[in-house]
Amino acid sequence: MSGSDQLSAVFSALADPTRRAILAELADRDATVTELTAPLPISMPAVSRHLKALERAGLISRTRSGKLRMSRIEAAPLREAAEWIERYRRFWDTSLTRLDAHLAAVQAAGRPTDRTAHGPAFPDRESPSKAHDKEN
Amino acid sequence: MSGSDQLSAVFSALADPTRRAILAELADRDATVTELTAPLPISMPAVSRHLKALERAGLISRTRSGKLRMSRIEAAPLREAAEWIERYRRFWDTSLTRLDAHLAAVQAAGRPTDRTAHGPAFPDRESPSKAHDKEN
DNA sequence: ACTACATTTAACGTGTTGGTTAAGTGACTG
DNA sequence: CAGTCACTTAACCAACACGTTAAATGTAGT
Repeated sequence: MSGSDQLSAVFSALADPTRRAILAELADRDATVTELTAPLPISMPAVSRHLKALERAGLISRTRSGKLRMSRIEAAPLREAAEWIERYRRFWDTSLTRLDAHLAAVQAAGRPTDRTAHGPAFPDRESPSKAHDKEN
Repeated sequence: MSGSDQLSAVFSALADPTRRAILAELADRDATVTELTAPLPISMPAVSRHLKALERAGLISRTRSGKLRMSRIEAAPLREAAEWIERYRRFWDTSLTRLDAHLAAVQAAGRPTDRTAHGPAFPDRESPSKAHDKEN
């Protein structure tokens, strides 16, 4: 998992189909480890560790109720993830075609990259450790 | 990477900050491997393999122009990812509070899970290999 | 206290990831 | 055709992910 930041932990958690299935289950209702394990093709310890990963990513919280341990979805971190991806919407959203065309023209003046469409509002520069000092 | 499906590949690709930085760079402009490597604290082979991962996830495409190899963002798969996450919006979007409250009441009738809010439209059951046959 | 149940932790095997350096490949350039 | 530039591939390593089974922990009931 290279990056240990929040966003990396979230995307990393979502990268596993079992964990996505667990989240889907928890979106429906809070559940115990046993309940979550039942429909899955893996052992309970395995599920337990998936839950730990989800918890580490902040995607679930857990409370002890007697000898049961309930998991509850905490989707706040998904907001960050959604916002990150949202910055790239212009690359797939056709409703932005008109805008794209205009901005492509603007950008084309600067360089001959040309793809008939391409926005200008570039996403955040998220430098991984070393600074992004392009344009040098 | 446990899951080898499209969504898993995409989330897995996004889980690495270096790859997110590369995508941010490519959102701005198409670039060669050398250009992408410049601002990063890692070797060119390492970048080359990050690009391979991004390509495998369908997030970039590459074309050879003479001895240069241009990478271009192909954000279509991000749409899927965004849509997947979008299904959980009700868990963080406060503008859905009113709706949540109502639906929580509806749901509360069925079970005593109760969290003052919780939607009913549960996300897709994405069964990881074994079927999700809850309610048994 | 003894037992049962729910869950976690430990120990282990195995595959993958992400980085490195060194060697290969393909396309242009003198 | 030799050299150089722009990469990619190979070989290697350390760390981690994900699964297993077996043992430990914590809570409840008898």
